[in-house]
Amino acid sequence: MVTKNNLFHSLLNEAIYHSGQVRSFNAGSVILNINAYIKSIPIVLSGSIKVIKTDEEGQEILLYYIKPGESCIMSFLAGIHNDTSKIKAIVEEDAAILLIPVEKAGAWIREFPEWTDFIFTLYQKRFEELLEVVNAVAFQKLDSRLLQLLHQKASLFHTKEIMVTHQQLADDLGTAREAVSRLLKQMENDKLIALSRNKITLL
Amino acid sequence: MVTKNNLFHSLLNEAIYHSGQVRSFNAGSVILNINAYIKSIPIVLSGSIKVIKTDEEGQEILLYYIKPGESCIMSFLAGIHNDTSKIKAIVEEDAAILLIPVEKAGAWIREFPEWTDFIFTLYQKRFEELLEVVNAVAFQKLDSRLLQLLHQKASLFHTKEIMVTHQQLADDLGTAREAVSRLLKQMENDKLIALSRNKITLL
DNA sequence: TGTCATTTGTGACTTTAGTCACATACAGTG
DNA sequence: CACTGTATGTGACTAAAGTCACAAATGACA
Repeated sequence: MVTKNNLFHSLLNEAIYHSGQVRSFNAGSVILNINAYIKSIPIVLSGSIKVIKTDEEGQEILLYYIKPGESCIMSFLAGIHNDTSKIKAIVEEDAAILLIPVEKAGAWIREFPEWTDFIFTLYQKRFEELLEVVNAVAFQKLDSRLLQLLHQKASLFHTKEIMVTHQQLADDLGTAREAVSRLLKQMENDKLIALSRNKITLL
Repeated sequence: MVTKNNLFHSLLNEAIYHSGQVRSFNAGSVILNINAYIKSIPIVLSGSIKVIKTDEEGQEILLYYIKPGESCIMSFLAGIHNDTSKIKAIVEEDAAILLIPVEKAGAWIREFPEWTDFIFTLYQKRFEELLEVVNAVAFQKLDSRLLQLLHQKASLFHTKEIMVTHQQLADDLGTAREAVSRLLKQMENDKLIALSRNKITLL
């Protein structure tokens, strides 16, 4: 497991030990909301966080997951520029999160190359994930997006039995529940999945 | 105008002066292609570059423009990680571009806080622009996306007379030319624009 | 001025997904 | 077991946009 003490090496870990604070959050907790000012950068130790973009009408779409050992890059960016968040972050699985004050996160850039590399690597990953979302929404049909989402959730939860409702899937995809239900039924007929209440099993 | 010598202050400018190289590119030149390895980071001095995402079937969609004084953050990220580009960058208006070797761009992070800030600020901007693209593609209808694109181009070129074909607009939006033509006709009827061959005028 | 490549206009049709309105099924609780 | 809230299934319809197949207009230039 990722802990506060084995994320990085020596001096940086020392710094984190002195400045960071670990907190627990239950599934469903909103870690970061649209337009919120950011005072600390979260690093996920266990559990997972989902990051979504919401529009004015409350429509939402899943952007990516933050997994153990990763941070929320949007917090970092907006944080060091004293700006507001453009996204919303919700705990998906109960999570332990290491909170680091923004000032420290900014200062460490100059002190610890390892920290800088951590930030940049994460940046690149998020950037590529966002590009994937653009690609999916712009060019892929709902059925393949849905199947991909199911595989993503299966991999995140390390199980083929995904506990989720059609409505939740529809929300993640930014579409209508009926469309999801119909496609799932189709996928069941095609022997790709098995359906039951609150649960979808990948075959 | 932005030049090689007034982008940053003192020492950093000195460094850029010694390491950077200015080159000219004509409109249409491909600066960066999908899967290309990256050896230098471009900073636009004049003109503009458009960054697009293309999928396997050659479908493409406009992500954002790089304007004078800005750089291509994807190059930077992929560059310092010795990775390949996931996007394509094409010169939109004839451009003068300052090329900086990747190693330098990486090293300066430790030497010049101003450089680091430049990179992070740019990152944040691109991230937010990408979020806007996701939002537009996921939730907005083609007519408003088209109108927004026209305004974006008008502002970029500093003119209300946009020299562009319907096909080019369709490509930027990742959609079909016929759809664009029909919507433009509608917008002309609504007195929002005036149409002529290769040219659209905002009213 | 006539020719020709390119651009634009348009009808007809299909596909995909969003909307509305219910019916039905399920699981947990009293 | 009956009740009840939630989840799922489904038909019918609408809307948006993609596709196909041409027609018409435009402007460059021979």
